[in-house]
Amino acid sequence: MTSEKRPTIDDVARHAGVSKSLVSLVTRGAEHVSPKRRAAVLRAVGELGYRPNAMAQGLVQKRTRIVGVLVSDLSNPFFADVIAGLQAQARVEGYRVLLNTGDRIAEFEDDAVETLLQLRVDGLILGSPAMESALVVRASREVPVVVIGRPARATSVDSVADDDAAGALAVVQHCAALGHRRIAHIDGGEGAGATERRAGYEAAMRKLRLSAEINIARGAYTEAGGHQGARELLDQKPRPTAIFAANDLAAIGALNAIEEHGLRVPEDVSVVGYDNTSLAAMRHVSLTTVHQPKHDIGQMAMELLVERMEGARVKPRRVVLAPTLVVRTTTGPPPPDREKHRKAARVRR
Amino acid sequence: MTSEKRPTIDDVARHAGVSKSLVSLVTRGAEHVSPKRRAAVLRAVGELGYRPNAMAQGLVQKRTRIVGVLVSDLSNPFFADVIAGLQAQARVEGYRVLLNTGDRIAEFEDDAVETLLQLRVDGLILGSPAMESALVVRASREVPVVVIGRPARATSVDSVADDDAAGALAVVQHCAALGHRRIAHIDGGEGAGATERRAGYEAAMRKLRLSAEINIARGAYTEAGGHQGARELLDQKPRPTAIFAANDLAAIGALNAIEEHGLRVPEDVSVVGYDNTSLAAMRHVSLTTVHQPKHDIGQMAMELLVERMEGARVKPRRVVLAPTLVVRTTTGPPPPDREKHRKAARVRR
DNA sequence: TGCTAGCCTTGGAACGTTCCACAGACGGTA
DNA sequence: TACCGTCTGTGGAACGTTCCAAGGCTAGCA
Repeated sequence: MTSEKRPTIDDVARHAGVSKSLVSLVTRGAEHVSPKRRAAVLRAVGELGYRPNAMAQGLVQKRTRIVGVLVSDLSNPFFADVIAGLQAQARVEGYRVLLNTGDRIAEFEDDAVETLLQLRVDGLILGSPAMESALVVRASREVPVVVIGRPARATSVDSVADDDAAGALAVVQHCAALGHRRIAHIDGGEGAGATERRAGYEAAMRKLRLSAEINIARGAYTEAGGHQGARELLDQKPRPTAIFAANDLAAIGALNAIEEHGLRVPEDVSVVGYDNTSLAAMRHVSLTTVHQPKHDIGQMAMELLVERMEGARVKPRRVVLAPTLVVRTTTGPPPPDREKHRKAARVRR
Repeated sequence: MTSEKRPTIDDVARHAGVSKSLVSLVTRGAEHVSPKRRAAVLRAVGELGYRPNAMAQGLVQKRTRIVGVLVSDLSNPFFADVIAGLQAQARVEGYRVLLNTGDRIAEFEDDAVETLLQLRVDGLILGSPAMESALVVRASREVPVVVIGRPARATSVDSVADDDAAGALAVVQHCAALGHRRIAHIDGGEGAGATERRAGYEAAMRKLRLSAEINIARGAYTEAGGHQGARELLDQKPRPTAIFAANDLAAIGALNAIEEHGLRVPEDVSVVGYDNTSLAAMRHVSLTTVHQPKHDIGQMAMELLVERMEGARVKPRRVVLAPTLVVRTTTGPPPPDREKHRKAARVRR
């Protein structure tokens, strides 16, 4: 193992007998270089194992062709798909992607974004960030920013999200059509877009004249959050006959809680998730959920970002994608109504 | 929105009425700076929104305190846990982590590593890379490299992996103890460590005097890979009574294939995975699998890397962690033996 | 008063690129 | 011959930091 210093462009130039400017030209694939010298440079590059220093390049070019991507939760397969979409589009556009995560902890996310900004990425994509929106705005003063899955108030930020209100309405309508009335919601807590899904649920319930049945348990976009929310709901009397969780992960947590309670899905309780992740599609889960075009979301986010980075657009854009309900086997008609029993019980008290 | 250029250390110096050297000292938290000037600098930093340029820093310091991490597959929850471990340790040690993925495609992984190297990360962690091992070695000439989940031949590379042979043996023994003899394996194809798990399976079968029953279907570390491998196995006559998949994702694919075949788990076929990911733990999956200490693996990889990066160690280290079998509900006794029927069928032909 | 030893602070040289203006060679044209 | 344009190639100034050597100041001491 040779332990010399890493070769620089000067070493290559000397080795090939040309100026460093010419080496620079060749490595960047410029035309108007004589075949002879081009070959000499390329040979020197190979022999020395030269690799351009991206930091030095970035310093003088004032751009890196790197896009920083922050996702709130790597264990949510939702993001794996979004990232695949991002990456595919980045490759098309000639950008490189650098990922980072904050484990759903706002403070870590701040650090991650700070790291990316210090590296002078050309743009930033934030996937359902938990961080404060003031910080998002601050970041957007440095570089173009696209937020996924959470509406951006600021005019300096683009966003891509599905229509949470429409998704929630579809869920509630589906349950209502099956005969459910006590349709409860486990929300996403502080998570990105949780407010919108909760509001969508409430609006849908009102629309279907079920205002009196609005019932929200606090949860999180995690299995644990859904589990806890469901336990809270299942202890109620009468208990809800349908549970709409803020995302698939939470829905799975709810599924577990229901089973622990000795209840069956969907005979006793119906469950609906959100995102249509690979988890929901698993046969043994087979979760009714709301589909989002995850790959497209990633791709769209990257497209928006590129437009901004290359100055092709200044006006903010909010892309809203239409969600669709995917009915699987965790929803069904509610159990026979025990309304009377409940009333009787109440009187007895 | 102000559209001035980003402030540099010179701007801060001017604004605070000090030299840029002093600003540098303050931002890096040096001692021996008078409180008065420190305050002035800090105020200027805040007012201008100064953010040090990591590229310029890296250029002169010849180090970045950034660790590049490549994972082969973001949709495998295995890596989410490993990454969490990595990150936690990195925070302790004062390093930052930058993630990248190659979607299990060797060529994309090469690009990702190249990007990281051009950025001059201080070290590299490769999570189950699909790339050629010659390229891993080449990378290791530039910076310290730790490989996860795949044995590293080169002396310049550290590695962290579980003992695949021991894991495979535990699986085969478990199945055999339940009475299985036709224990088949769906391998991980070209994936990292697939060869070792396959070899481990074969060795275990031989050890249990089941050499004649060795039966390997080609798969991949994905749901699709497991699905396909299982279909191949289920079409055999007699079909295996137990299937050991190379990882949990593949096991889930197998589970689906079995169900599509109209067979029950574990009554007709037992299934075992590997990794004990969150997927396996889900109640509705409840997969018997081999546990790996994922968080510890990540942490250990980062520790090894830090040792190397800081020159505390030169000798290569191969850390091997002991896997443990987690028995859940996808394994059980084999169905009543139909050996005779099979023989009869054969004669009839 | 003069000297010394800290403490603070500073200017300028790196770091490895790209960019820019310019220079040399060559061929064609008047 | 003189001039021009085109094609290649070059030197040196950026880019924004840190590092290093050295300088100024203050206090303590003889």
